[in-house]
Amino acid sequence: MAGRVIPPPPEPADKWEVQLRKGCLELAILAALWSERLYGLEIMRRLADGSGLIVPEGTVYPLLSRLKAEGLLSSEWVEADAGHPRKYYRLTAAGRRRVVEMARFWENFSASLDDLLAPVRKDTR
Amino acid sequence: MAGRVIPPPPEPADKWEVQLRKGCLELAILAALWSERLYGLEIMRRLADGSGLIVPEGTVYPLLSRLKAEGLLSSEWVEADAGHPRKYYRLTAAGRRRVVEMARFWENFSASLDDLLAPVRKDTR
DNA sequence: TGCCATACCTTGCACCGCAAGGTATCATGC
DNA sequence: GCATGATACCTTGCGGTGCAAGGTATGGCA
Repeated sequence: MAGRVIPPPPEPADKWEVQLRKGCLELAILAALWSERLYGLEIMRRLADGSGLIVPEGTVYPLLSRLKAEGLLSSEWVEADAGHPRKYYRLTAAGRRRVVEMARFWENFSASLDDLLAPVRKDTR
Repeated sequence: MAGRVIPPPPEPADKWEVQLRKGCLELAILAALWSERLYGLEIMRRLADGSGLIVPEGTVYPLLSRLKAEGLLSSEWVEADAGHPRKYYRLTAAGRRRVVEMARFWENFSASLDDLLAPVRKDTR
């Protein structure tokens, strides 16, 4: 087919949602790894099923690499019974510390924004 | 002076905070304008005093321009009793609609992240 | 006349999400 | 065998954005 599907007109309305996720994704992924090791696609499924956070591969893999390079994650290849081998990621000690730190920051931050939104909520109910 | 102050080594640890604010800033500013018109520096003070959101000028002014260009804000110059005239911003009808929309999205999003963080919170208490 | 405070704006860099496109491995059907 | 599809990981390039730094204009004050 020659004509492309027309890259859906980048509605400026939903761009802010993309921005909102920046930074949060890092937290989300680290949090998902809190209690067990997971591999790439598994993380994506976790976030999608558990929290409705749809994160494409092109986002997850570079992010995982970066987090590993920063020493927050370690990885190990594991042969699967069938199919492609999987690269499992787990939190390092520094990673665990960071999650706790970020969780605290998130708590403050989201509380602040909630305060700012209080008047809006009040008027729209 | 010749030697610059050494641009403080961009600690990778606090970069994520910068990222987290992306998108949220737009929401924060629109929310601050929910009940009254404000001018640039006033908005910054609001966010800083009310929510600890330190937002530099280089961020606020371009953002305000963008929001105006998108039709979410309108502006008017007002002579001050003293000093430089002020440019007051107020929400347009589209802006009000957008805030409500964003507030709803924010509520879902932050709830999802809170869920993800539940195990972390449980272990660190 | 300088100087500071208030107020607004612009430039340039660095960062990051993500669509698109790519590679490797195995199972299955013909 | 050989194509096909599923699973899994990775890379490139573009566009959007925060923000440090630097700049302009106005009025008060010593």
